[in-house]
Amino acid sequence: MTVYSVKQLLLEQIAVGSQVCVRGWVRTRRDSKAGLSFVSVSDGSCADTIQAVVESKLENYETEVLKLTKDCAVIITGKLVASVGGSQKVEILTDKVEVTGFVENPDTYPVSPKRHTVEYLREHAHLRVRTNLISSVARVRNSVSMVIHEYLQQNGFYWIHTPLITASDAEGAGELFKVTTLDLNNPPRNNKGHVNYKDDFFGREAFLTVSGQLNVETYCMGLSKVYTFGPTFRAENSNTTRHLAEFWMVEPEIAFADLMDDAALAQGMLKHVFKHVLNNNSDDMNFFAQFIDKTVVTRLESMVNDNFEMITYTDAIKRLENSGKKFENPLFWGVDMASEHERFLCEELIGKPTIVTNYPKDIKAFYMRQNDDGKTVAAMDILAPGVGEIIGGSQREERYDLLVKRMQEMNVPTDHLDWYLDLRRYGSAPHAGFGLGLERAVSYITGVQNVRDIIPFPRTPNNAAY
RNA sequence: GCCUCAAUAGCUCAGACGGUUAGAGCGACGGACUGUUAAUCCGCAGGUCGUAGGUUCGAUUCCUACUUGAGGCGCCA
Repeated sequence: MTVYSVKQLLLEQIAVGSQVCVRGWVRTRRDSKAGLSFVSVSDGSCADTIQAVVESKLENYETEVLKLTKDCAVIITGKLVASVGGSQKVEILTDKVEVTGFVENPDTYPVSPKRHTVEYLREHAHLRVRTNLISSVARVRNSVSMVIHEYLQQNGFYWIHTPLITASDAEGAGELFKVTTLDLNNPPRNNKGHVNYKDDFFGREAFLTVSGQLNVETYCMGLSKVYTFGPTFRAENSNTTRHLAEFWMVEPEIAFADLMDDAALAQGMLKHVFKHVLNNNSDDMNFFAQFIDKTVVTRLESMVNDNFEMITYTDAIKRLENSGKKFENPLFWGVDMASEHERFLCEELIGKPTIVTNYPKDIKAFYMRQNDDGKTVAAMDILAPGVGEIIGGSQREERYDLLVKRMQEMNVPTDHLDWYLDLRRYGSAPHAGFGLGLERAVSYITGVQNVRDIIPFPRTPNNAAY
């Protein structure tokens, strides 16, 4: 007996009349006193279920089939037939139903066949993938991840596995989680009474990485086109719909490239991702359009066909000032735009993803390339309507003297970053890159507004239960 | 970290100016009906009203603290 996925069966590539087997979890059961039950089974291979028609003559009909409730695990064997009624094209005329696991106490089973709030599902994170919403998110997240790899690989990029543990604590991207094997109740101390990290595992203070960028720049200066794709950690007490303590980030880095090359790569990659999801996850996207946000599909379609808006920081400030809109936060050249500014700019004034370039140097990181005006750096942020910043990138400062000077101005200690400076001493080349927040991108694509519902097991302040 | 809001049945919510037996929808369960598919109809069960104090003759309702959750802001991806 050949086992098929629900997706294979529904694609109509299996001949009607074939004996088939499908394994999955019951979504709904409907009984007919005409002597049969309809059992819809999902196996996660697609958004749809396959309907098994179970006749009362089966020996375990009374004892088991009539007791099936949502998420009982079953193995169904039978004949694939054209559907007599209803919306589906094919169904299984069942010969055998094997129940591998019933659901204890269906009344209190957390995932009942009704609509649940995302907040409630989040508190049952180990079971929430059995809902239409979270399983569709999981499939889209997978698609996005794989197509990012595909796009970069096809364009000659190498995937570089940068370390998750780092000693560089000065990347300027936020608070770090400390990694230690010391006994926190009784740490070794030096003669000043401070904790002596020389006795720690790495012989120095170590942290979980906040970005693979600095490391991947080294491989960029030899492999030309590289990227990181992995988890990243920020120990910030951030409580928003778009922050996680552990999240996934894609960070391409390209050599002999400037900010415009960087922006073009980012845009090309995002558009490719959007197109792929529209083509390959149409069922999932239709589900989001129906239950989450009516505009998700049309929004992505227009994104694929239309270029992003590009605007300099200076022009963005001017447009915001001239808009006549009153803002809570101060607005003048030199401020780090508040989210209300970014939102108004890309949602109201422009109405599509917006690439803002050339920010004032004082609000950006030390490694960004200084522009000739002496005031700005070659940075870019890509703002998505509804989500905000999904990409942050820049051309890197490749000139040794200017980089050292900038680090001194910004009080960035150089002692753990000699290796980074070496890149500017030995065959330095202009280069640029960006970081794409995977959860934010998937949030934008699906319309699911909280990144805690995009990652299977979200880590946020006070939450690592699963 | 700051600000705001919320917590009542398995879930989503309503409610009481403080006063006998706290309601609905969905889900679960039982039944009727039906090639059904968010089925429909009827019925039944299910609640220490988040926790701890306080005010009061009386608190689920008012007050305080705490806990948990959510949203906004900041940090950023």
